Amino acid sequence: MIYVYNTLSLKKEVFKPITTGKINMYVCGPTVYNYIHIGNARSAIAFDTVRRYFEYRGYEVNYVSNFTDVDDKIINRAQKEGISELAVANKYAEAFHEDTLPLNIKPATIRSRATEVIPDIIDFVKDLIGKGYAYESEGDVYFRAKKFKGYGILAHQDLAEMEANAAGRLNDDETVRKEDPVDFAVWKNEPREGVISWESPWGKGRPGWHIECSVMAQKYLSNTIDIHGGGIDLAFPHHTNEIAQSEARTGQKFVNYWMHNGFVNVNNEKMSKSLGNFTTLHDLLSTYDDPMVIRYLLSTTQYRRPINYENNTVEQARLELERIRTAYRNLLFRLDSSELGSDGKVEVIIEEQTKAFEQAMNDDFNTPNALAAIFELVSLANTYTKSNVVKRNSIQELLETISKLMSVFGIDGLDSHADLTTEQRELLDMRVKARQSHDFTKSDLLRNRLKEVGILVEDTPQGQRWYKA
RNA sequence: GGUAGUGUAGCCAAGUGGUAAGGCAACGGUCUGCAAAACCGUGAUCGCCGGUUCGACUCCGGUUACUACCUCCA
Repeated sequence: MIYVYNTLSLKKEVFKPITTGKINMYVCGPTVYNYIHIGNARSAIAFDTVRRYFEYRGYEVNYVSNFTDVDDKIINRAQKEGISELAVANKYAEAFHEDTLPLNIKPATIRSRATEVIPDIIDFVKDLIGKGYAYESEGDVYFRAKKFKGYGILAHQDLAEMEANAAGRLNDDETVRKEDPVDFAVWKNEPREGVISWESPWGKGRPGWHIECSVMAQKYLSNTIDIHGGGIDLAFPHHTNEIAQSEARTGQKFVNYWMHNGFVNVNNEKMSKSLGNFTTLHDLLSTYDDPMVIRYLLSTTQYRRPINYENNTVEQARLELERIRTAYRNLLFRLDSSELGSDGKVEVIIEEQTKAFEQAMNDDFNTPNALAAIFELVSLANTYTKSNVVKRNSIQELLETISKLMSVFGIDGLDSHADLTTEQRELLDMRVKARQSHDFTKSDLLRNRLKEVGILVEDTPQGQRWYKA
């Protein structure tokens, strides 16, 4: 049984999909007006891991996500740079793919852009108006928040409290067009020339921020979906408004399980684009050549808890991941010197730890605990590879298990072996010969030389072991 | 002010009503021609106070610190 923490109930609940064996999940994607930062990456990685674990457990996952490619920030950026909104969106949508690819984040089953579903959005808004949940006002269309029973329950906010709290801030020009300050825009009037807009029954305009997700979830998944994910800051107002719109339109429950990931903090303060204290994934990847380390780092904390990001956190993660990689590499090396057959005891521990891994993941995707199970296998691997006699099947099963479990975290490429150049190959051969004739001076020189060409060698009872630096 | 959450060894991070997983770093040792890798060993009484209990870090009350949300934000 898999337990999922539901923001709606603030509890871990037994996960039951609507359709046996299938999962429909929707995860909010980025607004493509800039490179994504580590916080955005965390969200993408967290839900990719959720997806991968479901798939590991045999579920078929339908993963839908969006790019918000039309909104104020994009329009501002486009105007500032003197290019079209589309050009801005294209640039950063492409960057998103480029940056997330090395992190081994699986592409969404469907990734749609807001601008691709404009007709659906217009239909949706028309419906809301037809049902009395929305009204037109000077070209804008607003949702009557108070008409929707239970508005705000996801954020556990009392509507009256919210109104009181927000009173001092609600003096923007939108407010005058609203029947009630708590109403939110589902369609925005756009009178300006040269700014992206679409014809609609309410004149030229563009979608409100929240509407695209409601539309896509319904269009590409169904009226009721299993899981909806995003950063915790989206619980209000974004997801709150999605619930209101979607349920107002369909009369059905929108989402069974609301999952929200915690933030990445910098010096214990939220990393955000508006605070300017962010590190973009783009920069991080270009200064740090090992994307799997980033992925690892973001797996060391349970997804709902905050992660504090500092300079040395990446380095520490690198060292930790290195332990797993080394064990994997050393297992591979022992394959050649292994005997046929199985050890028996090794298999027992593998089974135990696989179970421990699954138990941890079943518990609301407790990746730190799952990782602990992997480290138990690493310890096993390290002690086992020290044995004089090792069995081939056991080594192989260790390799397969570690690899399989790590890939739930999206961490592949544990084996840094790769093709050698002729020079590297020759140097390695020469060193083997030097050692055979006990010419340690020469062998040490060759070891240094190899290091210079990117190959690290180690000597073991089974001979010379090497790997790429 | 309201809401949600967090405070566990130098660092990261789990966990449970019965005397604290795992990892990194550090130190000592083993192995090694040297090295590397690995292995073995060494560390915390769980923000603070009080209560419940045979017993709490784990439950309850209070307190304090930090963070986030309360209509830009993953």
